[in-house]
Amino acid sequence: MTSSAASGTAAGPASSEAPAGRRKTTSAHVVDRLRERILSGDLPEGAQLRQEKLASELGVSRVPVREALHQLEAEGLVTLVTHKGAVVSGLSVDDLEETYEIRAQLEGWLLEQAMPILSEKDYARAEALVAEMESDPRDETWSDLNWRFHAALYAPANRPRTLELVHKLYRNAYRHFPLPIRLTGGRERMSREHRMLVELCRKGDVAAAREHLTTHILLGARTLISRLKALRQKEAADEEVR
Amino acid sequence: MTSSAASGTAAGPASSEAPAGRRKTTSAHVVDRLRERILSGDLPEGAQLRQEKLASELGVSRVPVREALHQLEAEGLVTLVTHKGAVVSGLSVDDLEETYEIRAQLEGWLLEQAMPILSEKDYARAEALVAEMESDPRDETWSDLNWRFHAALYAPANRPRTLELVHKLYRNAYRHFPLPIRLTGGRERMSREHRMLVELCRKGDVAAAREHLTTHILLGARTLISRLKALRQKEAADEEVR
DNA sequence: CTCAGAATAATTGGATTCAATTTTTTCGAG
DNA sequence: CTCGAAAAAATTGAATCCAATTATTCTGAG
Repeated sequence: MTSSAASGTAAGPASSEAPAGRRKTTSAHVVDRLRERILSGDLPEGAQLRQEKLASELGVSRVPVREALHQLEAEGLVTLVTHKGAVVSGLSVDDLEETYEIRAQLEGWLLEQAMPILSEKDYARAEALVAEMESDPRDETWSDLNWRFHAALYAPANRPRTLELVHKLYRNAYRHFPLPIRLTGGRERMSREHRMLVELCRKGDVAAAREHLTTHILLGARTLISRLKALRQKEAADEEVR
Repeated sequence: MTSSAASGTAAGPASSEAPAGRRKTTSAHVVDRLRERILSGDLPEGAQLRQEKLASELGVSRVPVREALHQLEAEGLVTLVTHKGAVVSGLSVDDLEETYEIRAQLEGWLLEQAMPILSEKDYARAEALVAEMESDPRDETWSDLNWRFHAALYAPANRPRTLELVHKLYRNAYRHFPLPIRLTGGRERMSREHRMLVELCRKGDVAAAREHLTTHILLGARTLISRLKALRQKEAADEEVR
């Protein structure tokens, strides 16, 4: 049954498991899988996470599942209620607003730190990502490309922990917006603002670039959130009727 | 022997347990206890956390202990290595520097947001805390009072998640400084800077207050970290001799 | 037919048990 | 005496089993 983990004892990295030689623990595997499914929206906000179901789906016992759930709770992805179970955590509108405010602060600072070090190679890389976003119509990949664009401009700041923190906030907020209301303002506006940002970086105008970035983040957030509010009110109204 | 836990699950809240009627899960209890011991320095950086030992100390089985360890790992307090065990996590000098930089950014922003709303009541409260810090000679309470002083000035900003994040960073960094090198620059300097900060807030000079706060944080961090570096080099040298 | 309450099932929390891996100790060759 | 390999002990990882709690179904009185 769980032999997939047990059999991988010897030096047999033949199949598709473990790209690095590092053998993973079952519980870590469950964490990765669950995090993936939650962040991708496959397990939407509010979904019940039954231990037995998850365990059988992954072919493991409930023990590593529970350890995973505890870890994900600390990461803020699930909420654990005593004797009632785990659900994929939601985020209130206030929390979402705050998340974007934090992002605006930290990303503004990251950009400020990175700007003096940014080179033509970085600009080219960023613009290539903008082009990729323009050519790829899929909504699912957009989020990742968007992050990589931002990260490309922050990376030279050499603040790995901050970058990781911001990335976590980014992914954790994004999943709460249903597909229909993502990409508010349209892809064109996004591209325009992204190209403008690179341009300001090229010019070396730190203050203008930071200002542009923070408004880019906060305005985008405001639009997204107002639409989310509308959607939730509509859902509440539908609920009323039902 | 541990069977006493099985039958006698009497979570006797006779003493000081569970102020609210809400009964806690064993694993949550272990998390709280361990977190407490780690943040207080009772379990110092690098200490091995043996599951059996912790379990017997707390009178529980290893299962809740392991769940707790996973949770604390996600919180960044312990490091889990497969088949080798858990250790209280350390923080590199770079990580510490970055932590303080993040704090400087977020706390500066919190203060900015709070300042227009701050009232005389808040100033009085902050100054009372400064006075308490001046009169209380114990080093152990200083950290908590210091945080409460800062938080008093941030609270009106009404950003609970940000405040929580900053608090977490604060506690998580502080524990890595051994007692001898805490309170660098002396308590007098701290008091002076704190009083100055309140004064600037009273004046309503947002820019000056923010600037003063960030330098207060960053300069303090620089001093602390340089002393930590010296201490670690000294320790390394002693190790060499041994 | 509806609703309160008991009986039952489903689900979580925790302890015990077993397997796999690492660390320590033992023992022998050089 | 030192070094290295093998055996033993200690420790972690995970599965199964049991207890406690919550959700659901059944039943009967009104």
